[in-house]
Amino acid sequence: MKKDRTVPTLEDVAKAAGVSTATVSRCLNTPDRVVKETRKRVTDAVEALGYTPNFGARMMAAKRTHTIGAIIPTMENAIFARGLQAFQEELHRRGYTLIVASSAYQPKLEKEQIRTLVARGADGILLIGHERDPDIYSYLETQNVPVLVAWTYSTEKPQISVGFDNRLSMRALAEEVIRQGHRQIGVISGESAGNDRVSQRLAGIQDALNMNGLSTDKLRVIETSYGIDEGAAAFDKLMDADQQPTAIICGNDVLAVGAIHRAQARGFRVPEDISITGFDDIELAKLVRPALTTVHVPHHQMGLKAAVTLADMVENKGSQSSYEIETSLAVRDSLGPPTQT
Amino acid sequence: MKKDRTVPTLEDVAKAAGVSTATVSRCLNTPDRVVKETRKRVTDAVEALGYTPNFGARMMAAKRTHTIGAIIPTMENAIFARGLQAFQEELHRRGYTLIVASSAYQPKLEKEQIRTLVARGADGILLIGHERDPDIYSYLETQNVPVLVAWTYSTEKPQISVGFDNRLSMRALAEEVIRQGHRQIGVISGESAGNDRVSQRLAGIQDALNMNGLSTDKLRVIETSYGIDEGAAAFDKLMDADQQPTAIICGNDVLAVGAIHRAQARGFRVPEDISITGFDDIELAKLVRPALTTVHVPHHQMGLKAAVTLADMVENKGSQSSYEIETSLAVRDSLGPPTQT
DNA sequence: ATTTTTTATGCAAGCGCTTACATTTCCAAG
DNA sequence: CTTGGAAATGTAAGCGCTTGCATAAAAAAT
Repeated sequence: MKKDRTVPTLEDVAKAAGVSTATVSRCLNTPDRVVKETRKRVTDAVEALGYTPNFGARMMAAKRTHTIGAIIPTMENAIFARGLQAFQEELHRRGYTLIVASSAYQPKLEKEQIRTLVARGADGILLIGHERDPDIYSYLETQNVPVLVAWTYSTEKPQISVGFDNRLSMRALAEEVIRQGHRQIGVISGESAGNDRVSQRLAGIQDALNMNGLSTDKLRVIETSYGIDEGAAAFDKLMDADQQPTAIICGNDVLAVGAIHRAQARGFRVPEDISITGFDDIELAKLVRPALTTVHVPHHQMGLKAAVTLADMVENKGSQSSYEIETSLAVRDSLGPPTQT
Repeated sequence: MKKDRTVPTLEDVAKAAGVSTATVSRCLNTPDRVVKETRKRVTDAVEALGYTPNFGARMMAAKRTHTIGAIIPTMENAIFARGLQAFQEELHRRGYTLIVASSAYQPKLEKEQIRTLVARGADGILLIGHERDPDIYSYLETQNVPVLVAWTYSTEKPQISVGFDNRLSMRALAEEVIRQGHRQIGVISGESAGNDRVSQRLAGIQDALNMNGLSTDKLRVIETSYGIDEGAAAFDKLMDADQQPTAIICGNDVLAVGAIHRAQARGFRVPEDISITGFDDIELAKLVRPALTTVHVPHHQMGLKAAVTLADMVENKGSQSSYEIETSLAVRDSLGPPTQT
């Protein structure tokens, strides 16, 4: 049963402090425009009544919310956690509140979430990856809400991005795999539909093949949703095919870990019998046995830079531009040369 | 440069559709109270203008936001991810939006976040653990915002909770450790200050000791913040002390994994030389070698139940009550009998 | 055809806050 | 003392939406 105890308003505070609502408002927002003694009376009243300004009213009157929205595909795995944490910390430092929503990799849900965030008055929005219904971008433009795209980097898209070049990063990894002598390569990828990061990574693998004069025909690609179990299942599919690969490149660490796990369960030695690589370098990568060879992404740095950039965009500080985060190869134990047979 | 293209309002839509604002509003909120033909005109206008209702205005006028806020200690590790995902999914199903904020284990920040969420009109709030400044609870009561406490269960506290009994769960684990023959037991715990879940778990270990007629004196406890590296560091402290333990009970899986990793790096065999246990049963637990013996917490179920309960609380559906989630022991490989010396 | 009932729509009053502008107060200088 | 101007405070007009009530239109009953 909701008690009908009424929530105190600005006016209540004003009355309690014996001043006008304008003064109270000023106390809260521009304290130096109010004489010290009055201020004290007001803050006391605020304290006594347990007053919290009503955000909706404030938003209406002031047109700024100091809120940034972020929509990530999932909270379930660690991929976004670290970067987002840094993002949020930096925003907080700058006086912004972060609202996070997850779209579960569903474009439709994402669209809905974006509208929700805008309606909630997000001053700016962080999105993962470029690829989505163009309507969304035009909508955001209509609404006058700046967008920053992260976890990917491209100067060709109209949106500003802070992230890394998925294609190049993956190409570097793939080249290393090839350099080690692998010719039969399997790929466990995320779903490429509507996900430019995934398709970029795929393209990167093909680039590496092409550059080494290898045909991309023998490349067996399994697309699956992200997850440990999915990685394991994809591993099975790959290994139960006619031509067993000697190396498997995975779209991310989570898939790779799943694959390694399954490989070991089935008695394969990694990397002697089968090499497996990941992407992201989440904490887990160092911890599995064998430690995962993967692409290291400086998530913290990315989150930080994204926060700075987006805040500046919101605050209209000159024109921001895209920023590329450099990845590096984390060469560990899960990749080795193929055993001759 | 922000273009001054103005964002369309309800009134613009009304004008475009040739109806009153009231009708537009009804179209959006109670479509069946508007005749089909009018509705079409309105929805078309909404579409054409790219209209999104202003949340602040709505909140002011309607006093309901269909928003639930959740404050978790951290997004950085997987402990809360799974449960929260389930929580959010169920809420979404019921037409609520979830706003997540993380407090980084800082009570002060948490307090601030709570105020922010309330100001933003959260209809209800999810908090982790009971222990916090009582002011917060009375504030929430003043504001008429229902709170649900999760990740812990207690019928003794005034707040409704959905979670598990940390003390009992940990006791069960500790008993198993003792049963295996361990007498020198080390503990790597989270920081117990202001964190009832941590202190409950600690108490659970002592209970187990007491019940088996063992003194709690020899129990060496290291408190540290959660993290892989922290777990590793704590392991060092424990093992470099005079009396080396034969088993280490960790406050959560993350700490345990860190400890295992360090143990192995230092040449200890787990569990032959040293047993290590965790708590939570995050995905990682199955994947490390040796697989972690830990307490399995059905996070998904907990998130789901929390969502249902909190939504009902918000909607005033009778009086909700606390709900206990049953944990179970996940006995795997990181715990074994001590080797005789 | 008229009256009653039902259904669809419009009118307008707020919701709690910010802020431009008006007013009062204070203090220094004349 | 005045007086002028700066500083502090007050007044009141919205911000965009929902909703109770009034009104109009349509349907049903007489």
